[in-house]
Amino acid sequence: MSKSGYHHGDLRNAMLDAADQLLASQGLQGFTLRGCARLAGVSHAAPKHHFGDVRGLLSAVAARGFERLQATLKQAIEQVGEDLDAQMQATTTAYVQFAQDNPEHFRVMFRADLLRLPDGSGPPEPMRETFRVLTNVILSQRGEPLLQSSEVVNLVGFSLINDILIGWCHIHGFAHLLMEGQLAMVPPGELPQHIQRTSVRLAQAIRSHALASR
Amino acid sequence: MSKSGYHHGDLRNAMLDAADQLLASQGLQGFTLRGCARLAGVSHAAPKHHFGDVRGLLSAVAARGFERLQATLKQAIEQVGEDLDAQMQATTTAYVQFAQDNPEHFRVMFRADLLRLPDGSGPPEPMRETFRVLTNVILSQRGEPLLQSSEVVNLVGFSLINDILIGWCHIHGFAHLLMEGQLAMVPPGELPQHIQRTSVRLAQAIRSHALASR
DNA sequence: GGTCGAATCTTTACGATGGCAAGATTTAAA
DNA sequence: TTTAAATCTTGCCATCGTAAAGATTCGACC
Repeated sequence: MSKSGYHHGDLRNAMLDAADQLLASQGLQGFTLRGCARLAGVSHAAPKHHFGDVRGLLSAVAARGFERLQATLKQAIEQVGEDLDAQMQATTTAYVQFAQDNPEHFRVMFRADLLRLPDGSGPPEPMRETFRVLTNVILSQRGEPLLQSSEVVNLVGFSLINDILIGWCHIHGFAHLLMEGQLAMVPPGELPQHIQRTSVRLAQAIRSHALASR
Repeated sequence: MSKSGYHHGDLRNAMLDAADQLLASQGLQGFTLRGCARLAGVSHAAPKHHFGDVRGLLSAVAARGFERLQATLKQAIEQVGEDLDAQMQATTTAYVQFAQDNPEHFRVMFRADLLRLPDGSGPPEPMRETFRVLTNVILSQRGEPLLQSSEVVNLVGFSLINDILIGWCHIHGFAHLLMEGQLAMVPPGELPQHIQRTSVRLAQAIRSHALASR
């Protein structure tokens, strides 16, 4: 918000907003660095200083997406209380709902080729935090203490990773197949019921696994 | 195969081979209509008559991919015999293995934005056939008669669709998350064990579901 | 308040892409 | 043999991402 008009003042956020808008209206197809710059009202080379290249911009867009997904999940889980089946249902439903509400963001978030992941230091913070939320859903099912920090996700053992895999693969597989139009055989109206049903069955499998491995 | 050199003779297949080669060497990033044409030794506008545009070419590439995936799955399932747990393990393993062996093809196959799906008549045949193979794995688990033709996939009821979803979402979710680098927390060496373990647990969940709904 | 380096933005330019149109060449049916 | 259709080439255009160089403003320091 500078006076002159030469310096934008908050170009970084303006670009991210423009990117959101462009993704929503034109999709990933019509997404362009230059297009975002136009929407933000700056020249096409202006974003370079803030994002480097187009992958830098999309990485920031994805980070924003993970933050929103994370918040959505947290809220959905909080609302349902202690019931374990309901927790799993709420998580899957919220995840799929997020994908349906933000299809293009969802795609960007899981397109490794579009993102420039930080070197060495593992996945960026919003992604780790999202993963922590999902992990805690599984930990709840197993009756184990929850992770408070996303730093320690790697410390879990084989048995828990296996449960996490079962959970996340199911949740994400559902959302991804749906997004890419591969679930045409299920009547759209029945989707919520299927999500609920599969989630409960999965939750039960995870809980009985926890019991069996004690 | 023409004499003059002006007409290529089998440009369609030559383009598909070139596309495979380009995808393998440069990845989806470096994939270009013009690049494929160069590899095939024709001008950049030659493919238009055979594929229309770049999406037409990629659709054909994807169709080829589904045919190979389908063959891989059939072979893996045949080899393990009657054991139901082993069938599910083999299916998941083969699916993931295909994704790892042909990462770029796998990506193309599940990128709706890159493909030009035939209008109205539902998914193309190789995709339907792949889906039939996966469906039959589930039908085997439930002890029901297998589908012989891919035409009738849509006729199954809610309970079966639910089982298919559980199976496919897991299998595909695993492969997709792995491809996009989201499974960094599982040690690569442990991947096969996880696949086996999760597959068996899923198979058991599906079988007990079948029993319960009788 | 004034100076000067750093940050931010613009302009210009380059190579490459996908798609279109018009024309050249070959094939194959009549 | 004639001729329409199929196939391929050439040339063109708008657009894209990126880089380089110059213009403008900001902010720390004197």
